[in-house]
Amino acid sequence: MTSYGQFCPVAKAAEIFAERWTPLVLRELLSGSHRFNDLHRGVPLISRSLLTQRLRQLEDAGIVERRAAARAGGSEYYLTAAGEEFRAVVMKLGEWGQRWTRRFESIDLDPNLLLWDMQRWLNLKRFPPRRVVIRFEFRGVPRVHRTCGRWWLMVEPDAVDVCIKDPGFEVDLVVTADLGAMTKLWLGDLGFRSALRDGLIALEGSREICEAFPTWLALSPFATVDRPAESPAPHAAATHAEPS
Amino acid sequence: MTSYGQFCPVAKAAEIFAERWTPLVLRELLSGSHRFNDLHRGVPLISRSLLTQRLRQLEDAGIVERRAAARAGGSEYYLTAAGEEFRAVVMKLGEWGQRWTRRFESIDLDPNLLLWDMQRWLNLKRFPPRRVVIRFEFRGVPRVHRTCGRWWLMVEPDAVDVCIKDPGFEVDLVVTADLGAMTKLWLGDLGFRSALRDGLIALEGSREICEAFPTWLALSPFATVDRPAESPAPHAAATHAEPS
DNA sequence: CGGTATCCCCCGCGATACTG
DNA sequence: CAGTATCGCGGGGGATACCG
Repeated sequence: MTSYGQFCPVAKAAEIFAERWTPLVLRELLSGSHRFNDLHRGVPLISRSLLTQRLRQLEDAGIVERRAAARAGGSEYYLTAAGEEFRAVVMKLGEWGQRWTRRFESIDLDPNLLLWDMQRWLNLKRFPPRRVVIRFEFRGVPRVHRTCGRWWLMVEPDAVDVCIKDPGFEVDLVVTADLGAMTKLWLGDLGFRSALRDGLIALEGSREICEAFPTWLALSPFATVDRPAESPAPHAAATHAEPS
Repeated sequence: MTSYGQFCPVAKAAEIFAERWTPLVLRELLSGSHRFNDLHRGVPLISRSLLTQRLRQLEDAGIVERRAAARAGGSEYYLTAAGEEFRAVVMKLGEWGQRWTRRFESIDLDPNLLLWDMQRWLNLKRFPPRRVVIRFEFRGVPRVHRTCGRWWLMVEPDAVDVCIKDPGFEVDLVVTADLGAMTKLWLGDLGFRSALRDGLIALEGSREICEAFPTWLALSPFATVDRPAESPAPHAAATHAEPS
């Protein structure tokens, strides 16, 4: 948070934005989380005290407004107009990341995070008007996250939740998948059909539910970002494309 | 540079971009600096060893390419295609900064940086085809930068330089200005005419040169960014606007 | 649940000196 | 000029315990 000693608008903005964890906290706020614990679920590796500190800094900078919670205890955190305008920066940063980073190293795979993201963007309107429970069984989960291997997504008309313990309700659908493949799917790097065909993802449930599932799932906001143009595949490809 | 442990493209990009000093180093590279010392002039408060380290990190991340310098010793640093695409991020960040930060605190005023920026964006085509020397005398310079109070801008058809010592040539124009006002002018927060009118900036030279000077000077790339709409002045203004 | 407070360690970074 | 190497410190941040 110390100054860069420059009047340049890039420098002044970077003093706020380019602090460790801050872009992720902003991403969470921009995605619609307002409660401390929800923010923390989206950025689980930040320590709670540091999250507090970052929220205070953002408040001091006029990015975040802290309000007493309407219901229950604690506070709620809202972006100000200035904070909301970081959306363009976060989006551009994410677009860059989608185009130029390798995102499927084992160290970055996190089933909790994936499900937390998924539940945020579900097409709730397409669900039947009753409780739907989906169990996920992931293969290829990094050790740190391998608590039990099963996760539940509970979708009710007015509430969604991710559980790491069996909520006890009847399961409508079991999704068995390689975590890397599921993450690629989410990020638009793998198609649903080819994942099913190659056995990377398998669905187990009524035909109706299995067919509906792909329509329930929205993909990451960055799934549709163009990938960089291939470095022109030298000779073979060009030749191959030529009429013979 | 440690991982955030998230597959999210925002997180992966932030691991690279949201490191201390990195946005400023990228800004310099994007502005067309390639030599180590030029980069350092644009980010003078970073230590040379840390600048080296950041450039290495950017190289490892595939953002920067290091080449043996064509002339003279040392290396030159060029952005790769991936690096060039950070332009959109840096621009959005700067636009945010232009709209929402206070940039004229004394701690941020820096005459060297201001002149370094100015020389970078001069309208060289509008200069007469000979050497032109401009002397700047700034008032209100923070202590740390108050080396002598005078700076020279030397413009030759094929070379521009900023000096802190008298280069010895005849001076064509003397610009006397309050440093804060000059910075505001550069950032589009103050008009040339009103600055002259109010005595914040004074020109001393031939009539021809004085009239040409404003056309030589380009402004910051962010000077034309819209300022945020005023928070609607509550009651008085509304009432005032009503037909009576 | 929604944080605070405290301790303490590590390493990011500045300072300085050195090199080709 | 364009860096590299080394040292030492300060504080950023993790771990843990505590509170309303």
